[in-house]
Amino acid sequence: MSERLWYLKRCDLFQRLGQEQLATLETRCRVRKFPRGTPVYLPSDLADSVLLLAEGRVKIGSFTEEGKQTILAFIEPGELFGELSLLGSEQREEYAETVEKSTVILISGEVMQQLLADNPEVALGVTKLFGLRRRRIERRLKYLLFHSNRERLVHLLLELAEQYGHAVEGGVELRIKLSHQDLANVIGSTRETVTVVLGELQAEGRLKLGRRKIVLTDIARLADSISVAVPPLGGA
Amino acid sequence: MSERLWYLKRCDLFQRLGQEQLATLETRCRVRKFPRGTPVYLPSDLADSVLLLAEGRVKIGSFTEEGKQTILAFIEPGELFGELSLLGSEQREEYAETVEKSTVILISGEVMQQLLADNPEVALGVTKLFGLRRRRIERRLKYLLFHSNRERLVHLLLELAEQYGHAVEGGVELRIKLSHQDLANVIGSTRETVTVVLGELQAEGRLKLGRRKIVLTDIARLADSISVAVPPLGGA
DNA sequence: CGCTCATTGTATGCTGCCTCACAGACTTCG
DNA sequence: CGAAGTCTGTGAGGCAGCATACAATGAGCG
Repeated sequence: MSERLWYLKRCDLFQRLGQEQLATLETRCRVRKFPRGTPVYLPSDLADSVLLLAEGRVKIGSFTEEGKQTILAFIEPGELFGELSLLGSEQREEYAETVEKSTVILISGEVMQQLLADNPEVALGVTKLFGLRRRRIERRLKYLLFHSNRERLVHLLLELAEQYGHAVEGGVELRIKLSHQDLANVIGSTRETVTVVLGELQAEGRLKLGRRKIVLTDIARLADSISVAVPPLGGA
Repeated sequence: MSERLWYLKRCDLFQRLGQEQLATLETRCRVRKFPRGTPVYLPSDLADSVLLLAEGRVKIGSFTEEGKQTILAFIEPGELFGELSLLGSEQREEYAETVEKSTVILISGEVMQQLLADNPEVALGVTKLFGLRRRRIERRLKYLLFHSNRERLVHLLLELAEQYGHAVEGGVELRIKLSHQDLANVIGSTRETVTVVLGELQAEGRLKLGRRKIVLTDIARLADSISVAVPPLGGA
């Protein structure tokens, strides 16, 4: 049996599948490796498959006509992406690009549909996935609409801390390499503004900056600077 | 058999159910009527049910701490709402409020869960619903992030035209009563700004304003003012 | 190891949009 | 039918954040 199987097992969604089902699934999907910074799919691509990230990290986003980039989400190993193709649209609306060297599993639309039809539990899992992601994005929308750039940035940092924060001496380090431009693309701001605001926050002793690296030294003061409860520390 | 049944039939999601299933469902849900402008549920409410709008119109939204209102969506008859409660959260995150006198069907969480378990097709329908709404909101987010107030407003008007536009002499009338404040709450702007921009658009001959009423007199010029393809005219 | 490119830091106008303040017109409901 | 509340219109003032322009530093790669 192929070693690839562990990729599938790693995905929450497929936990409930039996050994033989997993094996069958495994024979029906392809594995591709991508170097850092390469597109997995583009907005013009045919949306005929669902993807599962085995290793690495992927970002989902889109470009406006004027070339501005919006980052909608980051995908971690074990997560499914490109799943809106299940709705039966022909074309992708966004692009997916590797942020690091990544391994991706391609599951064709038909195979996935079949899987859903045969396994109600998996179908339920997909529904929940959709729901969770929708809630996440609704929250983001609500927050972005009526807050200043500074508030949005701090909010984002706290979110990142939840997901990627690791306690180190002197604070919580964000274990995800993001440039100021990336941060700006998430909150809908500009690179310069992000640089300035981060500088201010550092001057205020709330965090420490490194190259593509941020350490939150005082989460409590960060949080109360936007009047929000301190989030629990996630990560390893 | 109760006349209420037609409410259920009207919902796409329940099309596939058999007569007896519909009848059973009907006995298990409650019907409530709300006058115009009353809350159906609030953010603090227990999220233990799903709702189906039979008649009227409902808006979904939320408030920021400072009292700013965000409108996330409008719900039309036959549409399901409050469906994120299916994810098993305890509390609502948003509020729902009637925009017009409305009739709402309450389906308790357990009943709905049972329904999904028994009818894979319905479950699939819910998945698609989630997916579609998520896509819609992702589009909105992308658009809002990097466009001016004027562009956002025009974009919104065009969207509304797709959904609520009716051809009348002299243009396309939006058959949904929205105040400038409402529009502002959708695009994340202020009432005054919306008033001014609408005034400009009227002066430019792109639309005509009435009290809580807008007629788009020149959709093509509206659309190209934000460089977008003209949407098809929906409605009756 | 040196070259090139990506990333970060800083300054300076400019302006879109928000805030605040007020007035007139229409609605709705007692 | 009159009064109170809602909706629309308009103006002044101020500031956050964008566009633009440049410089320096570290990273990655041949």
